[in-house]
Amino acid sequence: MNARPTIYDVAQRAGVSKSLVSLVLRDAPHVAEAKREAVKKAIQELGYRPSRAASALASQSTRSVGLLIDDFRNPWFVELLAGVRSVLDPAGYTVTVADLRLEEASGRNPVDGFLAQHVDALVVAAEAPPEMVRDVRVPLVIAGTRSLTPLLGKSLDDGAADVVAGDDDAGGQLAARHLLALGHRRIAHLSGQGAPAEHRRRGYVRAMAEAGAEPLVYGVDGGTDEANGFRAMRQALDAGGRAAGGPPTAVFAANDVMALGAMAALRDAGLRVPEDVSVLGYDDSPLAAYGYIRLSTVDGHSRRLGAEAAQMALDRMAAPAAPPRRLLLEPAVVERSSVRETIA
Amino acid sequence: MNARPTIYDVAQRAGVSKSLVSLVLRDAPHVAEAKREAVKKAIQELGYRPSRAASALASQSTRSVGLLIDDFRNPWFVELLAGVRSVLDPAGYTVTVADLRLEEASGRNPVDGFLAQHVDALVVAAEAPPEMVRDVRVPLVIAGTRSLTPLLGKSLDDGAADVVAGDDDAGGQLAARHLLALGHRRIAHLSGQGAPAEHRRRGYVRAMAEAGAEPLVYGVDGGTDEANGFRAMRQALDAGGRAAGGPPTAVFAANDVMALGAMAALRDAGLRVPEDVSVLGYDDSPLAAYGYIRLSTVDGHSRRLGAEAAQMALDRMAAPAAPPRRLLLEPAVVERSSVRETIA
DNA sequence: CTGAAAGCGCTAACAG
DNA sequence: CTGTTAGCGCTTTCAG
Repeated sequence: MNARPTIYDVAQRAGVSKSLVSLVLRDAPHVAEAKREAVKKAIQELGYRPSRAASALASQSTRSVGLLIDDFRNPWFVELLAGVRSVLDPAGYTVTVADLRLEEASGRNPVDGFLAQHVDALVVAAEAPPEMVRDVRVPLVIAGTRSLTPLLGKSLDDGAADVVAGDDDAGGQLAARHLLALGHRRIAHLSGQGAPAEHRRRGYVRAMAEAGAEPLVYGVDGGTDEANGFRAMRQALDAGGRAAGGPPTAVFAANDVMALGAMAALRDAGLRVPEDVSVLGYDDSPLAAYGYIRLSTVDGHSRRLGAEAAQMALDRMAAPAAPPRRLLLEPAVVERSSVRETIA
Repeated sequence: MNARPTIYDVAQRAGVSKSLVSLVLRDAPHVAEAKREAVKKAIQELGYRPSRAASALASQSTRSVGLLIDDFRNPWFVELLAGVRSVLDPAGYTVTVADLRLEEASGRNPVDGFLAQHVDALVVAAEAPPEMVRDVRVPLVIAGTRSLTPLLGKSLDDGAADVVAGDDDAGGQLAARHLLALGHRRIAHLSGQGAPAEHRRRGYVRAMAEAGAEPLVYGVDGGTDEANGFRAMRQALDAGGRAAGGPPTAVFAANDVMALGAMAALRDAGLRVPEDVSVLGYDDSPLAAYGYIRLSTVDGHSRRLGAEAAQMALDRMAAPAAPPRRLLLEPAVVERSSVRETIA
């Protein structure tokens, strides 16, 4: 017998019917102990593994949810995923992860992939093109970005998606105010493309304006990656050198990897962090916590974000018609060693 | 019509038979252009997506392979995955990834999960317990670690697994010789648990012995993480302070994150890299390439590793009875800024 | 509590 | 080239 064993094989070997095997698999309540044991033994001996394909087909449910993230290279997703699993695992759901960047690179549509796989719900934690998530016929929750919200409101027929996101506007303000409170006035902001960066930038600009300080934004048209962090920092330095005020005494970067790029540029310029220039990141990614880096940063609570998103998915599966929910998480600054008071 | 559309719906709408729809889906050669268009149009209008579950069940194949990695937090896997996909995507295969650490944490067996999902092949790039991969009845390739090899030889009935790994022994030797050639003699090695670290350690010890230098190994009983890199570096420093020779002039860490921990310890001790102490990592992970870090490291060619592993999987699916293959990749050192000649 | 029977959506021979 | 016919392995009524 070389082929994969089926319930039939198990049933036969255990001397029971096929349905009984099905029952002990989903450990149903009223099954005679003896038979249950016999079935388990047969499963063991045969190396039987139930076929998900068959069960999905028969039950019209896979008890799985798809999680779409932006980019495996940005460790931000790790905590998000941990949060998602912390609520989905106990509920008996499986989660499968796909990386938008990678899927697009190979010309595929990850949402189609998930749907073909019969996921019972979808959590999108990436900036997916709206048409990609339009018309999915399973519960959809958008995690971590607010940009899709308005677009979705119109296009989803059967109720808009649930949304949980970090309040990036508030985070940007928080960051600027934090630096301002420490006495900094020449605070540069390193930004980039994409909705989260945009919100953070807006928050920063508002807080600077309120304090009567001049907003100094660089790198807006680049990526939110290390290279652009480096470039934008160099620009800030060059601009500061020519300007009356001198170089910035503090820098707020749109995320941690940009901050890391900025730190490299500062070191190359012979400037010390935080003695000469304070650097504040965003995301509280694992990067920021390394002892060699010790980056002060704004925590968007990605783990909690994941957990809330998962809970929303669960709730919606239970009550598809409930009104859509929106939740904004309040960011907080995490002090490490890259920020200090201005010495002026 | 709220339910998910099926081929029947598509066929009806396009005015053709179900089998014709099936044919255009797998774009078969001899189909009338008009009908093909009609079918495509119907698919579009209905938002039809083929059911993987049904097709898996009917065809006994999913055209998917499972990739088991160690830990999403270690960015090592990113390039590995890119390599895997670079050969599997064009071949029309889908790859699904699972993280061993996470699965074990929630008490699941990822291999069972993959098998239940009907993957057509399995690539294991993690130190999975041998019993976990015993008795999988699909093509199996072990990527990146040699430790499972001897165990598997015995336990797999239908031919052992294919294996492709970095030659960690050679890498350890290479690292030590590289530092030796730069004039270093007091070269500490920061190690940890697990097979790769063990091989790297062995290579290091051999090269040191051959050069008549004393092996200085620390951290063997800890993890291969940043914290242990930090701790082991501290121990090396303390030992060097008491010893006749003084502290090491160079450090070789079992991987990049340990090296990063070491760099933190060195800075805390007031030592500069590379002026006072050279630091060499292993893996050439994305971490090492950051401008702020610029870690010299040993490249295990993870992308190529992934590509080779995927090719082996493909080959074995095509020829299940072919003799098992083993491939060892030769590591190379990547020079960045954390290593220099000794000044002695 | 247990067994029989009917499909879930699709593929894979075939015969038209 | 097209339509028919069986299942794939499992869940789920529904009678015993």
